[in-house]
Amino acid sequence: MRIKDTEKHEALFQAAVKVVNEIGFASSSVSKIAREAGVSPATLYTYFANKEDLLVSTYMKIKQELSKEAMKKIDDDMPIRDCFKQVWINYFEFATTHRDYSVFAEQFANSPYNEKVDLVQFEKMFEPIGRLVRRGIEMKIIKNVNPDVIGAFVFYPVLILTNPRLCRNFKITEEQIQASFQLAWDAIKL
Amino acid sequence: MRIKDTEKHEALFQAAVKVVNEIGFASSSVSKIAREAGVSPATLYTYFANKEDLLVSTYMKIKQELSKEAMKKIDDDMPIRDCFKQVWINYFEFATTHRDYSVFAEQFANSPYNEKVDLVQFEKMFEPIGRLVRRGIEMKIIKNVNPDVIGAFVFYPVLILTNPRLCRNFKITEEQIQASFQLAWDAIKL
Amino acid sequence: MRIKDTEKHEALFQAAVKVVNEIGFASSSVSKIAREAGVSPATLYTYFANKEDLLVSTYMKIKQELSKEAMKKIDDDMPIRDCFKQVWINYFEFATTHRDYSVFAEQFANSPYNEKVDLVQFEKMFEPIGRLVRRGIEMKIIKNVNPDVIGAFVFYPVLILTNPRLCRNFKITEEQIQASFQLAWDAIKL
Amino acid sequence: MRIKDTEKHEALFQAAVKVVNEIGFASSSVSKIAREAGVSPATLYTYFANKEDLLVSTYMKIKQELSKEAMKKIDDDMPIRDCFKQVWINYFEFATTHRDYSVFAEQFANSPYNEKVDLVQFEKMFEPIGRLVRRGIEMKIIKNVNPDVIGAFVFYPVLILTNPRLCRNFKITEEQIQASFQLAWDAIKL
DNA sequence: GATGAATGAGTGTTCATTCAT
DNA sequence: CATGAATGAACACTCATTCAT
Repeated sequence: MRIKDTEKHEALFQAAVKVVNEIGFASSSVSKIAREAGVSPATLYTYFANKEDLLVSTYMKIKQELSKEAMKKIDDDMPIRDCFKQVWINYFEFATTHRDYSVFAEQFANSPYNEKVDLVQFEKMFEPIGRLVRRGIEMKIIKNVNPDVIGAFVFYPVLILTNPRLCRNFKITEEQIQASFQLAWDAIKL
Repeated sequence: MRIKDTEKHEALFQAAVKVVNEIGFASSSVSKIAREAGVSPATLYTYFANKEDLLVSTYMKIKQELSKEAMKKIDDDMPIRDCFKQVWINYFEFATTHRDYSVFAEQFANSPYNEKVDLVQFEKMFEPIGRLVRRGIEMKIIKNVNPDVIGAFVFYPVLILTNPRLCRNFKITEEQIQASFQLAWDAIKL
Repeated sequence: MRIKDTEKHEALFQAAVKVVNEIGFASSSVSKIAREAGVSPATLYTYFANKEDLLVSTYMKIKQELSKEAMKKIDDDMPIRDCFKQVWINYFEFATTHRDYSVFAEQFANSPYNEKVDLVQFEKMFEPIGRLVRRGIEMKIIKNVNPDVIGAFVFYPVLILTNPRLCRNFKITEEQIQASFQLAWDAIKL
Repeated sequence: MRIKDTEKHEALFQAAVKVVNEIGFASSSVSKIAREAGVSPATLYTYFANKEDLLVSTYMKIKQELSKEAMKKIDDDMPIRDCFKQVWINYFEFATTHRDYSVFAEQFANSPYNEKVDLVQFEKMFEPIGRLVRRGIEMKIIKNVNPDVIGAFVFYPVLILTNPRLCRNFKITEEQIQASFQLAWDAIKL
């Protein structure tokens, strides 16, 4: 028997991202994604149970990668603010260098498929950031607000800033990134 | 010749919003929207050129309404901060009381249809807010950053906070709203 | 608007019967039936809710027609035996002249779709025959057995006799029909 | 070369019967049957030439078994009527204890695959019963009619009576069986 | 001998849109 | 002005079968 091809598995992930980026979530079909990956639509079904599985898996993979990247260069004995800044910069860079991932993730999150994600697994991925927030609150460095609020004012704006469709005038420069983080930090710092 | 029935026109808008809310952007079809509006699919085509026209028009109508609501209770001789707060609260309330509009708008904005909106008309709608931002900058009350950045840190977070799918733990109370605005204002104030 | 075409409705019934006869129940597909009827597969769905609806409706139509034919030339003051004979002959003739209907009905009845038929409606159609059986039992002319048993020994054999695939040597002649009815009658008469 | 695994061969027969019983002839697929048998679809093709071969072989196996069971406890010097009764009871019991075989056989017989059975082999299996019929006719104990007619009035009704889908009110009891055989015998006896 | 991967052709069904009325 | 009928094209998915290992 032929061995299951991890290259094809990966190719299908990439194809899903690419197709959704190019023609949008709503117009993306299993056959278009399969064609993009260079396999038959039927073959796709040996790697994924169905369309939902393909899309949810792709989303989880993106989030997984993001959550890993977000914690890069973080050291527990760095000051809280520096930790936040590093995470924010990591997030910003991830969103900039993987525009396609962000586009996919946003479209996915605003679709009914979003309800199919495993919340437990999801929250486990972002647990380190949650811990960081809680630490900041305990140390009276950041405001004592619901973590969802922190997310909304610190991380979500990154998605907006790095989205050229939404921020048509904003040009990404080192200076702008620094200035923008200042807003994020001012929002949450005590 | 009778004038085209504005009731049906309106019914189709409402139906589009409702259907997209209930089954998602991708599953929404012209015939389902027509059925929801109580008209034949063919009739829809006497009010809208095609599906794209229906969706884009609905989106613009929502944004139009939002931009009108956003400037409610604003007086030019109110202090800048109070203006911002009122706009922010207006926006928050609009997003809360019209969850269906927000859901539609988010799905629309994250779809390729978004590229079909008339940018000139769009920016004209939000011109008053732009003017407010510029005034705040000139008066050295808010930071001198790109208006897109202001939007990203002040207004977009509202979309997140009012979206129960994204903020599962955040419960909307008067207290929480006040606390959240504090973050928004701290982010941008000089 | 175009008016719903009863000819097409009828054509789809006939096409379903024909296709099932020619290639069998299992191989019959919606598109093949539509093609046979001379319409697009999509059009089929304006006349029937789905494949199941098409097949069940066709089956019910056949049974309806059969149940009507079965009671032809029956008069309440004919002797019981003559009534039975007439019904039996009617049934035999129906099965012979509408071989295609019988083939469809047999394949349908041996498929899982059979469970979708409305039993109430079904039993109403064959109520006159049930009444005849009960009358014969009351009058001590036929054996007092479960009506299902009467059906199994009187009417079901007709399906076998008229099926050339199952009765390869049996040739249908007036004489054979008379002789066969004798067996049916001997089975049930007291 | 190892001999082909007869266990797997047998498992595939059983799986075919089971799957057809559970989901119907039309929905039964080679891979589902293979999965049920615990082998790969590819393996199935080392035991059977193709789907048709699998189904036809399974059918023949069932008929083979039935024809063997039918002649159990038969002795050439038993009276004709007792022979018939024993065969009939055997058949009845086979159909009752192997409902799954009967369901498979009925669906198969009403499908186009039925035309693929080897008629010579088939008739050889049921030759003993044919001989019994001919003997009864010669001895002027049963009516001189086409053997197909005997089959239609004596044996096929068993399939009906033992099919709970067709005989919803008939409950199988020793008494009912005896009464039913009476009908069968009355039908054919001179 | 045994297997899961692979696929072209097909499944039932819905789509956006047009057409005749 | 309004409509349901009509459809080619597409949808997600499964099929029987073959192939490389």
